[in-house]
Amino acid sequence: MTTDQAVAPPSAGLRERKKRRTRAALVRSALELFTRNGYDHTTVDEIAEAVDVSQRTFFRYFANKEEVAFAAQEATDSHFFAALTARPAGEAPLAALRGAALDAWDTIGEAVTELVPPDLYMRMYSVIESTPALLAVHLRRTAELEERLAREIARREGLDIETDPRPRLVVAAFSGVIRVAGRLWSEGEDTSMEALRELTAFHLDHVGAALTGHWSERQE
Amino acid sequence: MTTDQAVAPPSAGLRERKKRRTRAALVRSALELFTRNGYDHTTVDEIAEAVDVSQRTFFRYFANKEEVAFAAQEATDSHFFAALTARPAGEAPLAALRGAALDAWDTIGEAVTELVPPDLYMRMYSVIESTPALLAVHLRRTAELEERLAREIARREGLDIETDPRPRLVVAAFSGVIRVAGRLWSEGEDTSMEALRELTAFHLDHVGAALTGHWSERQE
DNA sequence: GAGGCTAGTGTCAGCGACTGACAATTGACA
DNA sequence: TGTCAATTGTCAGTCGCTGACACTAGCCTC
Repeated sequence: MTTDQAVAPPSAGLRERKKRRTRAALVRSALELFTRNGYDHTTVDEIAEAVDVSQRTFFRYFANKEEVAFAAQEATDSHFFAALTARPAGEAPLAALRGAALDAWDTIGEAVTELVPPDLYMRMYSVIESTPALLAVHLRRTAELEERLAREIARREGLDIETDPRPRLVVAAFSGVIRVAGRLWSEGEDTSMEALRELTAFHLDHVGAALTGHWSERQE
Repeated sequence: MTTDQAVAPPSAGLRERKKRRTRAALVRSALELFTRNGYDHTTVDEIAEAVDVSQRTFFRYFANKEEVAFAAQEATDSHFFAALTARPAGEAPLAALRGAALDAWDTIGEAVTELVPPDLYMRMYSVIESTPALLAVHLRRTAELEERLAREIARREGLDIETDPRPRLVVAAFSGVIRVAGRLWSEGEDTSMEALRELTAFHLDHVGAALTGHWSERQE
């Protein structure tokens, strides 16, 4: 088994299909157990047993227990990145990021559904935010995505990311905002996709103002 | 043993002093081993043995292996937070954060030295940034600090953090910038405190411009 | 300053995440 | 059909971490 968790070429050999099925089954069982019993109270043995493979096989598909928890996020991350590369070249950096985020929310459902039911994805998001070990990994993964985004922004603007700090700066500010929105969403009542989309748009529209000057009565 | 890792009341009983010495010795030995051999290649047994206590005792001082790695950061974090609360009330949010960051760099040396030699602190920072498991925890800790900062900003401005997103927004953008600066520093040649201070100031002065409009020749 | 109290430590047993090694199975392909 | 290589299971072992229990050593009282 190599690094072939990418999209599925229609069918390929029996071996390939079997591997994909096993992997998908592991992801689904894992997320179900995580959301039902909690991440910490789920052992790798349980996950493996639910799919009827050995623990050793589990670790041949996933480097560690955390990795299976992020299998679905992985899909949406690359979805968002792709949305950015698809934005018109003329757009300003922050506008492009904003556009990509909103585009992504519109089409993310399909991208996820192939792997797990959407509601499972949603519930898993809450588990991640409320499990310290997973939250930590989530933040690291986000940082890695940010790096890719910054490089893409630099490319769009024809800048050298090693010498010009601005690409990383916008991305850092941008995703700080995204995180705030995501957190409010996962803590709030309305856990629908639409709610998340709206929260994101709303907060992005207020960064500029929030960064300058005083807030009390006067300015802004 | 309770939660008494705070500052040292001059001497207290023998018991107290002994505990503090053990704790400090564990931190120092741990950081030395981490920076010399790497975090992953250092076992808790080795750390405990270096201080001549049992592994079980190590885990009575630190909840886990990660915690000892962040003992020094803990000191600087609260140092920075204190610097923020000391800023004049009239200052605008971003200005106060900027001021606190620069104030903190000026006096952070002393705060750290009591625990470990400064160069060990510096080298440990690099280890954290380059060790995935530690980087993840670092980011989570940072997120927690951000939450405290946001609450303090809200307090200064007399806002309700539950309903007004702006405190979290500035802090998110602000610390995104800090992180970019910190990373460039830990990757760069000049690993001095001054270099970090300068990088921080420089980047903070450029967020505003970076967030608005296009960058190429034209505007800005 | 002897004796009791209790905080702090060591030892031991055990769980769960993870890994290397090796043998058994099973697609793939000539 | 037989060979080759990819997948998998089994086993043994390391490391992080925890509960239980016994022991030691400061501390405090009489």
